[in-house]
Amino acid sequence: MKDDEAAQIARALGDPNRLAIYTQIAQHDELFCGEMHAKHVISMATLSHHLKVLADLGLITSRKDGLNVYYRAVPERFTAYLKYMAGIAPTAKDKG
Amino acid sequence: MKDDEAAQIARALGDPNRLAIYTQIAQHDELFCGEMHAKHVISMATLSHHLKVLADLGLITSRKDGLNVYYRAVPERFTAYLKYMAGIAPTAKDKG
DNA sequence: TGTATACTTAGATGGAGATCGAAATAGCGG
DNA sequence: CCGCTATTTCGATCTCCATCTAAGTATACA
Repeated sequence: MKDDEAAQIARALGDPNRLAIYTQIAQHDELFCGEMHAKHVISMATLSHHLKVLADLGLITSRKDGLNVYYRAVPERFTAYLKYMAGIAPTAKDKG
Repeated sequence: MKDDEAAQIARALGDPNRLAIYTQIAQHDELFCGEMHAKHVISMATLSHHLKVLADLGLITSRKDGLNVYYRAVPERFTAYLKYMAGIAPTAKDKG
């Protein structure tokens, strides 16, 4: 992973709503917008916007089934970010 | 670590310059502003601003010695962030 | 074909923050 | 005390983005 990719992911997860949304997706197998919307005090438009940001960064994927769009986390992408971050601070790894 | 703390740290590291600055500090034992400034194409004022953001979040500490202010990473804080992040996505941990 | 539902896109707005130059502060050497 | 250097703070600007409402798109169902 490149520096700017990591920064982009960090920035994406730096929005409290977006972090909450990603967390919610990561902790479930699959969720559709309606389910997520019920848990957050933002409009569907804003939710959709956040989902697009996460999807563009490869942190989640979507699948349309009928009227619903189901979202799923991409853990490999997330761990790649964590590994990059762990790698930039050698001492942090040592002192773990 | 709380949700909003993690989000704040993520946001802080989401700025490319700030991530670069933190990386630089983390990979050295100690650095003073002048050394850092030489490596980044931003003004001292902006550098100082970023350092303050990182310090306010506990990611770095500073120590004044004569004219110079030396900065040092706080790896415990950084790893706490990484652990929080690893914890929000159970599947990510499983699939490593 | 028409209507309801689920989500996305468009357009606008308000606020946050990244940035700079310049002024202020702090410590050193004379 | 005075000038020099290192860093921070101030004040301003300007871009980015989180958010909304409203309109658009797609799918289901009658």
